[in-house]
Amino acid sequence: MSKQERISWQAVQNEVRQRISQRDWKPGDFIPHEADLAQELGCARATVNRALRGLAEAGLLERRRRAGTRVTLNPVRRAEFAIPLIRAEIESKGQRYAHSVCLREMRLPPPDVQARMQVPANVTQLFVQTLYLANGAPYVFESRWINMTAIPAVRDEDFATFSPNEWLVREVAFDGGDFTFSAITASSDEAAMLSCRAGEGLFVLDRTTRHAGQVITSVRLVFHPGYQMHTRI
Amino acid sequence: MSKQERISWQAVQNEVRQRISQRDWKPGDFIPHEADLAQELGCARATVNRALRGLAEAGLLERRRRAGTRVTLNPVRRAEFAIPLIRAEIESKGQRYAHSVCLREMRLPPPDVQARMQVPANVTQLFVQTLYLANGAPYVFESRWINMTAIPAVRDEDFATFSPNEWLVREVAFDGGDFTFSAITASSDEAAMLSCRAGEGLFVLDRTTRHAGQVITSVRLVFHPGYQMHTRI
DNA sequence: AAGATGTATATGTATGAACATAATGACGTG
DNA sequence: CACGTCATTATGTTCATACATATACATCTT
Repeated sequence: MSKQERISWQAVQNEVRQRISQRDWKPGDFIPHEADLAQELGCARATVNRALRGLAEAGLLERRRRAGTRVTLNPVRRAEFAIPLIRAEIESKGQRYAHSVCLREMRLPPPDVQARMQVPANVTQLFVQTLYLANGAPYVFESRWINMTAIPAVRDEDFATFSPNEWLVREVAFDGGDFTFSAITASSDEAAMLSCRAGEGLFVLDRTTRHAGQVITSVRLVFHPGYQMHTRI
Repeated sequence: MSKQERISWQAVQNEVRQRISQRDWKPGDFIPHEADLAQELGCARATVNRALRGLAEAGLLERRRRAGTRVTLNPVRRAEFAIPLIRAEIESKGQRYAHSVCLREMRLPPPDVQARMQVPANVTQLFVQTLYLANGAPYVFESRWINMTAIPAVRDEDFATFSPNEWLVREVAFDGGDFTFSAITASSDEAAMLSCRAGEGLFVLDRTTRHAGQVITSVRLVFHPGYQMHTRI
């Protein structure tokens, strides 16, 4: 008697991945029930469940009670990317980090920002513009609105040691956000800030951050020319 | 005796989320062991494990054997975005989809593409340029290299009914890819294709798709001015 | 003091059993 | 035929138990 090999849920996942990849099970097909698979592969149903649940989370399978499990017809590929601190992003490239606050004042937000932040129309909010530098060269220019009602402690902060980005991450918990990626054509102001020519294409990230139902901050990051955001699946 | 309430793993997750959110457990803190939590909350350790595993996957907790579980110090926020078919993306906005193949020929890839695709230097590959239209207006311009060695069947395909994007998704399985997002300044060629002015900032997605260790295709998508990519967490 | 070895411990995984839940499909009623 | 009812069934969850595995920490060796 050879020693009984224990089947791990990862092994089950690989087996299922292979069968899908080799088109044994084609997109749209129902695959065998958990109980059948468990018996075939020689493991408990819970193990099969663990494996299939993971594949469903990854979007490769679709599962419905009573109906069964089928291979996703048009797998919507999902990519995931990390949103690091700007400091961490710069330092991870081995470059020297610095930031300087260009502007910090109370100001009435324009209507689009009011809407995004869900704040009343006649209340001023904190507006901060910051330039982040890598090895002394402009890296990204940040224009940020901060909800003073939600974060009163920010009133006494000058962001000299900690940038707005870093300060908020450290001080304020958040649980959700919207992200919009786009490209803009550099205006002369933006070109001046980033030391590039007006008219260059620049990568832009707009982000709105929430906590407990409130909008904490709304920020636009305009990156230096040639900036790339990378991810893989 | 009141009926015993069963504790679900979601309930455990919510409890833990709250304690983190309310800073009962601060970033960097160790949280109680699974066994202790299970006893405190009145459920099995497996249930706590299920809950904490999920939070660790979400990046909120860090777990290490023997060491224990701690609240992530600088939670790297991860956003996930879907990568739909171009047809689906256009039609989901209620617009009319169309595409037209501008160029289709065998060609020797430039060195950077050779490197990305991991193909020999002296072998020609299929090069296809396609314009995708929404309600008749240019939506995105695609320049694609297809690995003929990996996908010989593509030799007889003219991409009239199915665009390269759609054809490949339908015909070829894939299991990985690299994504690079950036912004470019429109050249006069690109401006002509997308009916915009030269010099406008354009959003660009470069993607390389793999299957079974081989690179299937490498593609650059140049989007129309004003295009936005959205996601939320 | 530096390095090798051993042990305790927290998380990770596997299992069988039981029950929960959703949803399909069959059946019966108006 | 339209519609509500109900049994069936596949996935979803909980539990107790057992064992696996990584690793922090103590202890022993040189």
